[in-house]
Amino acid sequence: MPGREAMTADKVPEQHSPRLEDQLCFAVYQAGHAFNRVYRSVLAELGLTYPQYLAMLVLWECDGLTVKAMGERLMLDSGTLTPLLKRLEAAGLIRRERDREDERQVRLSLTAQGESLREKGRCVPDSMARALGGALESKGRLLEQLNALRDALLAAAEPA
Amino acid sequence: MPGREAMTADKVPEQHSPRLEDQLCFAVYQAGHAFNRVYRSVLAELGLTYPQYLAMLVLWECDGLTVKAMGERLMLDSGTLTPLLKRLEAAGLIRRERDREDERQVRLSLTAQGESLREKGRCVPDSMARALGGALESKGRLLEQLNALRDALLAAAEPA
DNA sequence: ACGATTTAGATCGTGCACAATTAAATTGTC
DNA sequence: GACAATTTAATTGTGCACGATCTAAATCGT
Repeated sequence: MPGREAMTADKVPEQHSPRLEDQLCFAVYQAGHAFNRVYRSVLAELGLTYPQYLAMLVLWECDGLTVKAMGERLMLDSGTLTPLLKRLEAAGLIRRERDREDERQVRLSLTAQGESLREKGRCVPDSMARALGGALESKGRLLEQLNALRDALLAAAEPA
Repeated sequence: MPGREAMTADKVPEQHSPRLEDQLCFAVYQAGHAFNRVYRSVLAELGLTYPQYLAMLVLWECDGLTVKAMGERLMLDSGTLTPLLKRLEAAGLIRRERDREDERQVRLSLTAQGESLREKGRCVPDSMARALGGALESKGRLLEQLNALRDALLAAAEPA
């Protein structure tokens, strides 16, 4: 903890820019990176990245949905999802096929391999819980606050 | 809110994969995206991205530091910082020069333009606070929890 | 029926994040 | 003083995120 104590008067703090440590955005940013780092090693065994894992979670939860539906669930657009889904397809985990009813949409479905990966994926939450250990006092409350934060930001972001 | 009520017995939930909404990682992930979105519009006026803004914050706080020092402050490696810093240099905001004492290091310093951007940047925290509105009950507590979360994850991540 | 609008995805360009590798300078040790 | 080990950045390659633009299909209005 460098330079925290003894705010002597020689360094006048009036003109200071906001300190990194005091900012929520930075805390969220770093927590996100930290999660990513842990997930990287946990998911390496499954051959997935974290966003790919999220996509598989959605698909395990609801097979046969469209790209748009997945995009809404994950709040990602087609510019992000299309290449990600192509990689999952190339890995043999999912199929992407145009809906015959409405050819605008692309339906996503699990292959047998994608199904079976689900079993291997079951231990992931346990691994993460173990990584977190007892560091969290109240996960539920933290979750609520983060979601409130997200909603407030999104509301401010799109005045459209 | 699709399919939340009436968990009837026909769909046995025993085999469910973890729900997205219940996961801390997802909440952090989405809050991060939301922050980014708001910052994008707030920072557009300064011509900065959020990570670039962070780098400028660090530099405003401590001019003349090395790439390594900034990397430690932001927890980013040179693979991320080098191109980012080159963009800031190309924008005329900073200088990157090898330390004459130790030619391995690159010292970062503000140009006059980078200094003056500081003034324009002062309103950024206000804009963000306005975007957040009163959505937050206790910022301090949330900050603590996020930092605890980060530290626990990092501790688990690098057993090295 | 048919032109205008809307919708779903794909594509392209920019920028961040990180692992792995490389190169150069410095330090420690003999 | 020579040389191995370490330190510091840069480079390369892969993948995510998103704005902007494009194409094709479906839908709407008259």
